[in-house]
Amino acid sequence: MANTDDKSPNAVATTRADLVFTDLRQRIVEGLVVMGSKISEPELARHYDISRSTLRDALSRLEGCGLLERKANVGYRVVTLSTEKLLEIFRVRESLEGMACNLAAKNMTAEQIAELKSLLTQHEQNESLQQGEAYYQKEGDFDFHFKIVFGSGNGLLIRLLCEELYYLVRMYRYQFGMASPRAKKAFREHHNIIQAIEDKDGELAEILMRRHISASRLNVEKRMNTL
Amino acid sequence: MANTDDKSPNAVATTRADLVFTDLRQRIVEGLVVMGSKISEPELARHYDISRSTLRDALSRLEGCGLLERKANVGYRVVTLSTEKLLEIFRVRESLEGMACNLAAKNMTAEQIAELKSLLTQHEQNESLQQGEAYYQKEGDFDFHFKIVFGSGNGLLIRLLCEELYYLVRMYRYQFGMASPRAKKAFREHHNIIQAIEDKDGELAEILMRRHISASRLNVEKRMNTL
DNA sequence: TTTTTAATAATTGTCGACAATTATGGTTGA
DNA sequence: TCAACCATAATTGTCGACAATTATTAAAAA
Repeated sequence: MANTDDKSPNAVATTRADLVFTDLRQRIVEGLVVMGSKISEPELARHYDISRSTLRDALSRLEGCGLLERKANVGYRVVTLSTEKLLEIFRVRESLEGMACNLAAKNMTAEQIAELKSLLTQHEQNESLQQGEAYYQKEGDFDFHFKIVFGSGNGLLIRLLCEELYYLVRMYRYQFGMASPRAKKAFREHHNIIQAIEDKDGELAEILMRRHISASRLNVEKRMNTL
Repeated sequence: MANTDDKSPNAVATTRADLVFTDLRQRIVEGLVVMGSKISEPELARHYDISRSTLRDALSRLEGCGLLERKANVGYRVVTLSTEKLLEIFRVRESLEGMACNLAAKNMTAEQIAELKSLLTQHEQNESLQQGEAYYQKEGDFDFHFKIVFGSGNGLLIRLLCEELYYLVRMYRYQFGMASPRAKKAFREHHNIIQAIEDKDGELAEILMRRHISASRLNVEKRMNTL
């Protein structure tokens, strides 16, 4: 029997609030709802043809994802991204995903590792086929990190990264471009990380992942300083 | 003018939902609302003499703190603590607070460091005065970690630790005892961490903090194995 | 007795309306 | 012209009621 009420990204929405939550989340991530803009509850409720109560249920959950901010008696507002906040996210990811890698090396099953490998080769093929199209690389990179976090087996870590930071990171990728000149390097780094996990060398896997994310952070910092 | 709508622990509640949120949070942390128990919305609404809408606003925020869990069409339930989950929290804290220490060594002002020091001596006095009373030591330990996280200056880190894990940790301390045979060791460790921060040695501060938290984790793991 | 099924009760999801607060725009005064 | 103030409009907070779903209980079948 399929689990219909889990919190995974492809969970089936059973309630109206769920549907709106999922749809609005995507629209915010993609920038269709402009960042920093105020949420008009009456207007949004009309747009989705639901009551304000139902909408507010969805909004409160979006606040939990870090996509909305709320001020008492004023209302919700879409979060405003900034380079500073992006660097904060990188720092946290460096720390948490490093640990995730360490745990993944200890806890991932052979099947999970095989999945991870096939994911990587699959993306390598996609990338070589259409080099300009950055989309696959982006999402592919994301899936890679996602699977490792899951492989850690630490439920809290999974929640923090995949339900709280996940969507913020995607929001940055959609709206801040992220032209990724590191594409080929990133592939090599991913490959080495998998190797360390397969060798059950948690310490090395952690170091490699931290460097991998740190490189992205330094990339952003460099670009920031040249502007 | 005082900021009345920040999310800090002693923020003033301006709305009914705020009041209920704050009160219920404390009651869950202290175990007055039994862990694992189901939340009856009609009953709780009557208890606080508010409508279900207002209560649900508070409940959704408590879910964000990790104190409640929700299942569609079934309702809210108080989170069930376990030794496994406690170990997960330790692992995450080890990672995040380690980083917080590293950043704190770079970013904390002289005043902040002075505050931290006075906090420690203050707790040393309390502890020597009343050795049996573990309460001060517990809360003192907590304040210490809290201040360092704030000193990191990383807003995301502050949110994750102080608004999402903060209350879960306190819940464990209230309900799992935590007799703390490490009291005196912990003081020395705190002292050394402050010294490293004062010396602006972020790398050492991180290592010391990781060891400090790791020792607590190992303590729990040891106790778990003897049962 | 045990299991299945059906009717009932209770709970959550959703709705629309009113009250309290905040934002807006115009008026008055300097 | 600009600032402060007030009246108005709009928005959020809160409420109670109904609909949809789940849990409970009783009856029926095996």
